[in-house]
Amino acid sequence: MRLSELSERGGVATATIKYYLREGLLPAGRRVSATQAEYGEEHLRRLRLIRALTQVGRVPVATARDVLAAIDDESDQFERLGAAVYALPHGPDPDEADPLTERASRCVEELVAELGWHDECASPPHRMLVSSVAALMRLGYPCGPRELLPYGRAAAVLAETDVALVAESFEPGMTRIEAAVALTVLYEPVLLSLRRLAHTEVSRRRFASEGPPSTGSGAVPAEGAGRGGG
Amino acid sequence: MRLSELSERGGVATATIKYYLREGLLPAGRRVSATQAEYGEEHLRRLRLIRALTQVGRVPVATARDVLAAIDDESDQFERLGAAVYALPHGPDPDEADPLTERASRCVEELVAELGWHDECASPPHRMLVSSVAALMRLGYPCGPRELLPYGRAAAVLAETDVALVAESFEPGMTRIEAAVALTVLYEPVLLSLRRLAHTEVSRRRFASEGPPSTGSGAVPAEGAGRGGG
DNA sequence: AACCGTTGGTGAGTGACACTATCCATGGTT
DNA sequence: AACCATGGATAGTGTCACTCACCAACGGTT
Repeated sequence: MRLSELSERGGVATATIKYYLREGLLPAGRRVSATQAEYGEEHLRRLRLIRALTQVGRVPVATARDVLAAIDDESDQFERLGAAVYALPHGPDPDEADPLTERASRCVEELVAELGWHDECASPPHRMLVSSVAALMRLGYPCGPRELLPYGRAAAVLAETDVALVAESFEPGMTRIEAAVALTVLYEPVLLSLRRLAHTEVSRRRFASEGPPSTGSGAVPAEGAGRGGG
Repeated sequence: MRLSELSERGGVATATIKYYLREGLLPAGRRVSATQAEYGEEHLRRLRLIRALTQVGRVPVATARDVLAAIDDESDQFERLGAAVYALPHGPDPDEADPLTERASRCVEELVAELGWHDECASPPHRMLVSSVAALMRLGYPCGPRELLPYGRAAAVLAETDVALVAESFEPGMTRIEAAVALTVLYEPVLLSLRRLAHTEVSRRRFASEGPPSTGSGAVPAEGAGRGGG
């Protein structure tokens, strides 16, 4: 197919596709003449992956390029998956000068030990965790191993199902790496939105029985909470 | 304290604080003269919350203003919490024209029913969930109720601990709303990083036993995966 | 072979965002 | 009165993710 068809089928403006081509997110089409190129189904698939990563996964374009480059890499499967996931955005690095970072770091180590994990404390996810915990500590919110443990256990359960899903649904090779990265990134908003939904559900249940607010108009007060938001 | 001290204690440039004041994220200090203002501990606390929301929670400044405005609102507790959480970023709205959105929507409804939740399908988290599921479907990745259910259950467990934590640690009132919002936002990167850490851990365990990669240099291949990333 | 609408590639421009640098009029201090 | 830091307002900066304008070449038609 030609660029315009790729644009139409992918739902992305041709100018944007050209931009992705230039930035190296999308491999060039097969040049059929000096001014025309032929794109295949794999280009469409890649284009959709780019859109999913950037629009839904909120991955910056430059980062997406690095992630996709890691997927396409020639090296070992584990290397590629690690490189791709490590290239994902992970927020600001912890501030080494801050004593809270030290406290957060010890807290995270304790948690990881309790979960029986063996992680590299220089890994991006580890540093992301440390800076998040440090931020919570700075605000005085509870975030010791006691509070973190349910999160760690939930993460372990989900990772188990994720890995099983990838292992049973995809052959080892490029599609498996791609699937692992896509599922890592695209299930993140799923998890976050489900947690927010569950917050509403749980607080509705809990506070409806504890006593409705002073408005007293309805028996299920939290259900309508924030209707005006959006 | 004066602006310069607020800047130093909060670790934020004075120019940035002035920007937050202008944008209405931070309430003005008590004017002590035409060219001087006095800031209190509550300003420092608010400043730290702003930084946590924007730096760690990746909340845009304009959105943070809306969230903080909802926290400060005079209305009912449930209204405020709902409004604040609903003001949080939640990605692009689902594309109504896309037939996949319809499929995703039904899938989400099925999941929600199975979990026994009563949610409003126009809520931002619900729409965020639908568009994420639609993106997964578009790429052909499995995301039916079967795959989503473990995520929903994990979310329910976490929401339960979150709400219990907020309810037992904070008095009803402004600090409780603030805590609920802060914990909603700031535990998100915690959860995401733990999941990524768990992915590494689980795949290390699983693939180490299934057979190490061709490099054959170590017994624990995945641990070093992507060391070069970052 | 001339015509002309379409295509692919390039470079510059746009708007949003989150600051940041500059300017200026105080105002307390000396 | 001289001085310099402070607070406030305005305009500028760098980044990001596109988006526009343009141009030469292609290729089907006449």
